[in-house]
Formats: sequence, structure tokens, C-alpha cells
Amino acid sequence: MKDQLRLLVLQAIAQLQADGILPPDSPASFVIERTRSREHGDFACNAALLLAKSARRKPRELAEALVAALPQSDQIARVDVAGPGFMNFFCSPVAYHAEVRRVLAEARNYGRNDSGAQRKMLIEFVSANPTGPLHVGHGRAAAVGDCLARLFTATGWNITREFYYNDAGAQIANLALSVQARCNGIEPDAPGWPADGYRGDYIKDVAQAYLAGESVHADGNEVRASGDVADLDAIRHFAVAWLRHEQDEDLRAFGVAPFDVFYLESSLYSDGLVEKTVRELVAHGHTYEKDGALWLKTTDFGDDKDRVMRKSDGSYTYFLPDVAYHMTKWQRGYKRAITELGADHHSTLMRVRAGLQALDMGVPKDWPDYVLHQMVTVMRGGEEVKISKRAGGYVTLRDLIDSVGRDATRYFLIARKSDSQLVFDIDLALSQSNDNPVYYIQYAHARVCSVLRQLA
RNA sequence: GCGCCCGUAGCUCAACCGGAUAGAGCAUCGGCCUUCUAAGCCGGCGGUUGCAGGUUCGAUUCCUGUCGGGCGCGCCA
Repeated sequence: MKDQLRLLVLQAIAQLQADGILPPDSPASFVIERTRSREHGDFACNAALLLAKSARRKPRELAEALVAALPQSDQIARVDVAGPGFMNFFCSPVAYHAEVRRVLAEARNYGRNDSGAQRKMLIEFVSANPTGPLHVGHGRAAAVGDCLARLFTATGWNITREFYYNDAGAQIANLALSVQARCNGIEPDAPGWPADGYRGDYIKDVAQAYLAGESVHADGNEVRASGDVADLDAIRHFAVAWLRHEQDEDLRAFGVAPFDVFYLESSLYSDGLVEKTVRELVAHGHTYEKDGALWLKTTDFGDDKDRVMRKSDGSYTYFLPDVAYHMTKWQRGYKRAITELGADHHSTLMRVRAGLQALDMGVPKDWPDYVLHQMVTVMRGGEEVKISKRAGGYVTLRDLIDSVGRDATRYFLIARKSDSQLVFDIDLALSQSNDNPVYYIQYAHARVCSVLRQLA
């Protein structure tokens, strides 16, 4: 409809140009938009306001002239000139009926389009490390990312959903030690408990499963526990698979469409991409040695201080695999990529961009795009919920799904724009009153269905 | 100190690329029950969009400054 109106307005402008009322080079940028208020009709156009200056005429006067010059159309009942010089379009019943017929004919496909022209886009989201169950923050990431992916798919983009995780670093070693300690019956803070061990009860579950020789399926692999408490490598392998499996179960329960790719940080090392990235960065001259470490001059690309890439002990900081990982996204042909992440990781992405610029491989300065989500606090009984026994320190996504339901949880997590902080009020989500939007929607739906049944 | 996000009605939030008289729900006040859930309906009250400038036909929206809240600023990830 907007496109049709745009054509009509363009024709009217051309007519006025031919009549000498508008100069021939008058700008053609104007918007057709839905009106805010019913009395302003269905669509409004601001062309007269924008053209008034070059035409040296009052906006309202020009709007009248444009309306007079509009070609006839059975889609339009009438056009008003209002306010400072808006043209307000009122659609005709013919136009309404056509739209209703389209809704009925297209059913579930109504509203979809192919403006994406099947171009490739990668959306990375959640990317939780397999060191514990998913918490509310991951839930927000999952809800936002899943919606983004669905929306882009519905508008004709060829979307790849990707989940990146660290399966090998220091945190994972820590995880393995924690599970091993639990296998040996050691409780948090007891003698022998690892310094920064994971304290949650789920570690006990992993240990039990490991000792019982269970097998677990995750990301396309089957991992069987050996039960050998001395074999730290086997414990690590099993624990990662166990927690990845748990996270997958949570994501499925949350209604998140399956991920297409699980990208392992360890593969960046085994494929030599981390080393290659270092060589490239050095070769392009944006690095220097200081205090025995290798630094990247991210300040060349807008960062406020330079960053260490390789520590003096020879190992790499997290920063380097992150750059290598995003390099693979670019090399895999994604000219559009969105990284969904928590606002506390914003600076990480800025550094990744700087790193990509330093590689000098033609990546645009503002690639990849990103969507940040701000913190979620969970309230119950007027107090912030901080402790969950199972997770050892945070509210799990599973807790929320179990207590308020999948759809309600998704609703509340996307109901606010993602870069606003969000308060998840469990009492509100559970309340059967109109304060609760989810309840209200369900109630209204039930009412409508009841009326429809009576009519039928 | 520097960077990013947020600040709108008493409360929780909207306002699409800069548009018209800044809108909803809740709360509050008033009216409506012999028939579709009163778990409802109708109406009223409620605003210097944190503050001060700027840009322009027009600013909640963009820019500068400032105040308040959050997050980040590590040879942690």
C-alpha cells in the first residue's frame, strides 16, 4: 500500500513540476508512514513539508496542490490536508477488502517477503561456555537471537544460526578439576577443592554420571564416560559434552530453533588459525613486543589502550581466538554478520573489530553488526532473586521456564528493547490479572474464541 | 578519569527514518451487574520527555554540555 501511495505522490510531484509550480530539480525524498492517530487517516505523507522551501510556497498550500494533482485511485477514499501540511490518506473499502483477502489467502505466510533475496547472514548468539546451566542472561540472548533469526528468515535472508564456545581453555580445565573433586567426594571449600572451582550442585550430577559410566550426546557426538577418576582429560571431555547436552535441552524447552553450527574454540587452535592470525597481524605491522608480551596496537583503530595478544608465558589471551573466529566468519562469506552478546562484553567486540582492521583483509570498519542485551534482574516477592541452589549463584533459564512457562518467559525477555535493563518479575508473570500482559493476551484470546464459537 | 547503555504520567513501559494534541496498562477518582467470565465495560484525573544550550519549518528522537543509575576499562574469559 505504501508503495502504491508513493507512486501516486511521485506522479503528483511530476505533474506540479510540469506545471512549473515545483522546480524541476526538487528533491523527491519523502516518507509515507502509518499515522499515529485514527483521525489522521491510514497513511500520511510529508512531501509538501519537505518541498515547500524549494517551491517557495506555504506547506499547506503546496499540499493542496499535490492533492489536486494526485491521480485517481480506487484504493483511496479521500485525502485530507492537515496540520502543518501533511497529506492524510484514507483507504477505501476496496483496499481494506483486498488486504483481508490477502491475509486469508496467504495465511501463515502473510507478512513475509523476500527483500533479503536469500543473501547469507550469520547470527551468533548465546555462545555460552559449557561450564554450567544457562541462566537468565543467556535466556535473554536466546530469545533475542532466535527472534532476530526468525525475522530475518521471514524477510528472505539465508540465515545461519551459530553457537560458539570455548571447550578447551582455563575455565574448562577448572571445570574438569571441579568434577574430579566431586568424583572424589570433595565438597566446595573442603581440603582439596580447586581454587576457583565451580560450586554448583550440577557439578555433582556430572560427577555421578561420569562415575556411572553414562554416555551423553551433544553437538553430533556421543561421549561415553570411562569412570576413571584419574583421567582428567576424559573427565573434561565428558563434562563438556554433559553440560552442552544440558544447555541444548534448555534451548529446546525454550523453543529456540536448532543451531546450524556449533563452532569450537579448540578448532581454531587445531586448525592453526590462531597461529595464522598472529602471523598476519605481525606481518601487517600493528604489533609490538613489550614486557615479554606481544601487543596489538588497537589504539590505531580507536581503542583507548593497546591489548596483549600473547602473554609473557607464551599463551594467548582470549582476544586472539576471538579475532581468529570472526575472521573465519568473514572468510566463510558472510558479508552480513550479527553478534548478539551481553552488554558487559561490548568492549570485546570493539577490540575484535580493531583486530579485523589490523588484518587488513578488506573487512568494513563496522563489521560485524552487533546487538547488545543489558542485564536482567529477577524479582520474586519484591526481592531480587540471586541464589539458585542448583546453579550455585544465579537464576537458571530452566527455573524460569518451569515456574512461569516457556512462552511467558520468552515474552518478558523480549518485551523491552534489548539495550534497556530488564526486571523479570516472577510474581507478575504468574499473576492472573491484567497487570500481566501474557495473562491478558491469553484471556482476550479465550474471549474471542468464545464469541466466535457462539457466532458459529 | 575514559567508553557504551538507560533516564518519558504516582508505578511499569510505548512512541516505526526527526512529524501533527507524547500514548497504553496498573494505581487513583466517578459511572455501569436478571443474559457472552465484574478476572468485565465506559469515563475523569495525571507530563516543562532528568536539566541547560544548539541544529530546523518541526526534537522524546540528532549534536554539545551537565546531573542521576547500570555495565565495561586485566599478561581473566
